[in-house]
Formats: sequence, structure tokens, C-alpha cells
Amino acid sequence: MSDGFFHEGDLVGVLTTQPLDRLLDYKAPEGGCQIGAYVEVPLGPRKVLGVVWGDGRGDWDISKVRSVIRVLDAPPMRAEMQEFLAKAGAYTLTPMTAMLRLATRAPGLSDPPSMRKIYRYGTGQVDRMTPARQKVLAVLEEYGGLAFTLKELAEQAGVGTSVVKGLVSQGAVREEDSPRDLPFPRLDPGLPGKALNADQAAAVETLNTGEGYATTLLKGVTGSGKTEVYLEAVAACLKQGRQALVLLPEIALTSEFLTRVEARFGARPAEWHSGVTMTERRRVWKMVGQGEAQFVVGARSALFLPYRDLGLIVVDEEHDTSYKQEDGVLYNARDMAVLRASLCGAKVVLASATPSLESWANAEAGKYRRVELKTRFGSAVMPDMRAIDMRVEDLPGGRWVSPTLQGEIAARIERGEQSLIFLNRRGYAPVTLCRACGNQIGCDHCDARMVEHRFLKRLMCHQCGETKPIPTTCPSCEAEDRLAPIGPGVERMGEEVSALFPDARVAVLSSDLYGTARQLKAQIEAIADGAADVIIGTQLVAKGHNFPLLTLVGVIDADLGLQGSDLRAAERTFQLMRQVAGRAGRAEKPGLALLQTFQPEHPVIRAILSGDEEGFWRAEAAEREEAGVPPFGRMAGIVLSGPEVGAVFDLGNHLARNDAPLRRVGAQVFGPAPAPIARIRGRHRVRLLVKAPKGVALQQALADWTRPLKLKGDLRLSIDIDPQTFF
DNA sequence: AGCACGCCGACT
DNA sequence: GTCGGCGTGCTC
Repeated sequence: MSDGFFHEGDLVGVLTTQPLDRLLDYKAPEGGCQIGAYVEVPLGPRKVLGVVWGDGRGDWDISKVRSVIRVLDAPPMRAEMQEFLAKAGAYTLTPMTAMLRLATRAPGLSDPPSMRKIYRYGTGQVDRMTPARQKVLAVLEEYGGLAFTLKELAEQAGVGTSVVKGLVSQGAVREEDSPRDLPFPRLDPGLPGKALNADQAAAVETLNTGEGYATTLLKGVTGSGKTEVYLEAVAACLKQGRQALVLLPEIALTSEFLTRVEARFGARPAEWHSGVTMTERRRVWKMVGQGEAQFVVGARSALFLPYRDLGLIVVDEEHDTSYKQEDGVLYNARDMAVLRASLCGAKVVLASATPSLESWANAEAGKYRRVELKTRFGSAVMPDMRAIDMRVEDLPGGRWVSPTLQGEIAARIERGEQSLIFLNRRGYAPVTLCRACGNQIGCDHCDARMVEHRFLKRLMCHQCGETKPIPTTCPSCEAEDRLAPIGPGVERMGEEVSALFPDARVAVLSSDLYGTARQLKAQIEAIADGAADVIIGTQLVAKGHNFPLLTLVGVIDADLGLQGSDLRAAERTFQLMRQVAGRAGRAEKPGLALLQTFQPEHPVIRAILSGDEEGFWRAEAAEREEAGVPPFGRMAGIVLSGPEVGAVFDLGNHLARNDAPLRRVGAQVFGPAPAPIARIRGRHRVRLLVKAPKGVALQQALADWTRPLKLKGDLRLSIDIDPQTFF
């Protein structure tokens, strides 16, 4: 190889998407290929996708080495992307083949550029003009030289597609082939943004200061205008001719957000999330690679698109736990964003009203810059927050709205304002109990209780999604009609609130009550416009929706999430409560947030009420430092699973006993213990936790520790670096 | 990941 | 006899 080019017949090392965890040797194809080239290679009887990763190893019988079939029509993977995948793979202990699969998650990459028919003005004359034909020509006239697809044109004109076809046959409309993967419309960062207040302007200044890599924690309460601020960072990035990426939790990817982008830059960005169609996915992947998509708004996997020159990554709601999730590979998108940016000299903005403790600690340590937006827009201020001490409230069994909260809701209904009841529990009742034998109905495949969904008239397991009809006899003792729903879910809250306020319009917002994301969004928009007096919602409502008429938030069970010894539970409760409370009083009217709790003296509850966030974080940080857990120590979770408990535990015990590679680096292993969810879809799960001091080569030790294992039968092992839960 | 090979149990 | 279960091995 010289300057990254291989001539025909040179030995190249190819990384494929097949799970053979090493480079495979091939001969460079006719015409040669560049390092990084996306190629199609033969593997056994199949053709597979790969990337020319570097020199061939030459350790394979040369007579068996086959040739690369062809180089695909895409810019080669950049060295910086190779490095990103290698480092991310090494960090998460993920095989490189799996990393490459993440980076090529678009269908039909090996297909030739696909064409579609488009329609524009032709030169021919129409021999017989009809009203329908007139309409089609009028549409083409109105939009000048613009081309349409058949469906678009027919729809715009309000006629059938046959009318267009008729005009084509006469030459009055021209049919052309055009590449399906069209560039995205240019965005104009020069358009005027919203007027910024002093806080915001200062924040923008900080974000845009300096060249090259830097991470800034952008902290701002709900309604302080974080989005406007980071869109200005996007504008600055686009002005430099570099690409920008905004990551959002999947659930927050709404058309409302895209519309805001359009209002700021005059065009919509490229979208990348699970709801994007296959053809659009390919278009985004290709256009990002060609630099024809300047701005991508997407879910976590958008980090692995082949950017040509990425200059900015915004991680909005950076504390959101959905950034760490399994989709084949366990990675934390927030951390990977920082890694990627540091490799390509991009800036990172971590935006949140309630940052994660990790980011807070990094800012404290001076690794991140930090800016804060304190002012809420207009006259809106943070709501008044108070606890309702449930120990002194007079509340009959089976009811959850305290008299104090009820009174406040009544006052809001009177004034035509909205109230939000927050309960982070989907369904009707979390437990179905047999009053005869005490049995709680559980899932047959998981170690979880079935949740009653009265709306669906079924019991559902929230772990595996399994449902079954609500039984009338107890499956354990066969007593008739002794099963009772215990505890509240949002559906049941809806029932209670409707009974308390028969004339009020009550809306229950839960992801499972709406068929599609679109319906849910429409419902949220209608509610924001005033279509409901009382809104009952799960954590869905904590994620960035605006309710201008909302002046009261009642948190039904502020203690939910405080129990258990999970060190992150306090952090998460704190974040969630602050966010929910931030929903109230966004417009002109002051808000009130009421937290129903049985332990008003709990440090988390007190920190929320007093608004002493710094105090909360300092206390929380001290506790974690004491315990030597993240971010002050390293942790990894090892989950073993299999159909048979005994075998899974045996493997766990074997691992725990043979922990020499861990002890060498000063790491300790705890367990095996049943995993937080001990059984999922019929597979038993056992977890070991590894705790290590900061700064040791933990990944290497874990690899040495688990490598000798031969997983027999249906046993699986997965390693989770920096797990979200540890108890 | 696929796909072939291969070695034991219950059917025509 | 042979169909088919899925354990093991191979792909540059």
C-alpha cells in the first residue's frame, strides 16, 4: 500500500459485517481500492458487505484468498471513523464486526443508485383539454420548474394518476428518471434567529468559543430556551461549512422540533430514528457521507452515520437513561458522542435541565465547560414546590388523590387552567392480587408481575410484552371472583379523577393508549391547546412538551423510585420530579407543584423542594465517592442467561471463583446474584458486578477474565460497561 | 450470521 | 432402512 491505495491483486484486510471477529484477507479488485472503501466480498457461498480496513495479514493460505467483488459507490470510510469504531468497540468490549454493523445500518448500500420517475412540464400539446388535465397543468405552472413524483402531482392536482399518465403520452408532461437519493435542501444559518436574552446570548458565546474539540454542559431549567441556544451553536457550525448533529431521546423526536428547525434555518434537517422508512434511511446515510445533509436530527444511532465533516454534536436531555440501551451493542450515546467529537475536532453540547451526575462531576473537575440559563422566558418562573405529607392526609383505601391536591385541582378547573397528575405507572393497576390465597398474578416467562390494562381488557407483562385475558378465577387456588386490582396506574387515576370531577375533561396520556406515535402527538397538541382540564400522564409528559395553560402539577407518588439501594435511584427521582415540576407555569401564570410523599424529610424530596440542586449533587457525589462507584470508580455488569437456572448460576460461580485477571488490576467481583429482572422471555438471568478503581485497564481485565469461557448450549454472556443500575 | 456436515433417536 | 433433531465447524 502507498498513500492508502491498493492496486489490483494487493492483499487487503477486510472487516466484514459477519461475526468473524478478525480481518479477512482478500485481493484488491480490478482497478484497485482505497483504504476505507466499502466493498462487497465473497464469504463462503455468500456476498457480504465489508470495509477495507488496512493491509492484509498474509497468514491465510494464499490459494484460498479470493478477490474483492467490487467497490461500492460511496466515499471510503474516513480514518477518523475507523478510529472511532475501534475505540468505541474497545471501550464497550464489542466485536468490531458488530461495530461495523452499527455504522452500516442502512438497507441496500450495495445496490446501484436507485432511480424513480419524476414528472415536469413537457413541450407537447394537449389534443383534448379536460378539467382534470387543466388542474394538473395548473399545478406544474404554479410550481415553476419543480418536478413531482406521480403520487405528489396527482394529489396536488386532486386527480387520479391516470390523468398524469395521459398527459405524459401526449408529451404535455415529461417523465424523467431521477436518483431516488436526493440531497437535502440547503439550510440557511444566516436567517435571523429568535431574539436572545442576556443569559442566552452569553451561553451562545461560550458554546461557540474556540476551535476544535470542547464539551460544554448547557444547563437550563425547562422553559429557559436551551433549544434556541444550541440552535445558534448549530448555526455557527453550519456557517463554517461543517455538519451538525442533534441527538434526542427517541420519544422526543417530534415534528414540533423539526418545525422549529425549519423556522430557524428555512428547511428541515435529515431525520434518523426507528420510524424512518428504509428508503429514507439509505438516502440519509448516503447524503451524510457526501456532505449533502448538513444537519441531522436523530436518535442515538445517528452517531454512527458516515459524516464527512462533523463539527458539532448536541446531546439534548443528556441525562436521559434511554441513551444507554441495548440495540445489539451496549453503549452510552452521551459518552460515545464525546469520544467521536474528540476524534474529529467537533464541539459537544450536553443539554439538560437536570444533568447526570457524571456530567456534573466532569464539569466540576473542569473537563467540561459549563453554562447555565437561569431565566425562564417571559414572566414564567419556576413553580412553587411543596410536599403533601401523606401521613396526615385523610384518604380512604383505593384512592390516591389527597384532599389537598383535590382542592387545588378544583380551583384550577374553576379558573379554566390545566392540572397535570403525574404517575409513572402505565396501565390500570400494577398488581392483581387473589384475596383468597394472596397470590399475585405473574408473567409465565418473566419474573415480573402482570399489569392490568383495563383499556385493553388484558393483563400485560411490561418486561416481555406478553398479554393474557384478565382471569376470573385465581390461577393458583382457583377461587372464583377473588382477584382484585391493587395500586394505581394512570388508567385508574383517570377513573378516580373523573369520579372526583364529573364535569371536567380528563385526558390520560400513556404511550400504550395510542396506536401510533402520530395519534399520540396529535392528542398532546390538542391537550396543549386546551382540550383537557386534567391531564394524567406517565413520564412521557416529562419529556419536553409544552402545556401553556398548565399551572398545577400533582405528583401522586414522589416516593416511587426512592426505595431500593440503587445509588442512581435518587438521581433519577430528582431529575424526574424537577422536570415534571418544570411543566407548570410556563406561560404567564405562576405554577404550583405538589409532591405527595410519605417521607417529606428524605434528602431527595427536600432538595427538590428547596431547589438546592448543587446541594443535592454534592451530597450525592460524596456518597458515591465514598462507595467508590461511578463516576468515582469504574463498574461493569456481566449478565449470564440461559434457559436453565442451575447452569446459569454454575457459570456465574465459576466466573466468580476464577477472578485472578480482575484481582491483578485491583478489581473486585460481586455475585452472582439474580439480575434485576431475573427472568425474561423464559431465560434466567444472573448478574455479576465488577468494581474497579478509576484509571485501571478494566476492559482488558474483563476480556482476559471471560475469554477462556466456552459457552455451552444456550448460555449467553453480555458485558455492560458503566451499567445504569447497580445494587 | 448462515450453512453444511454429522451423529443418534422415532417413524414409514 | 431414512427422516430430522441440533451440536460443531467453516467461511478469507
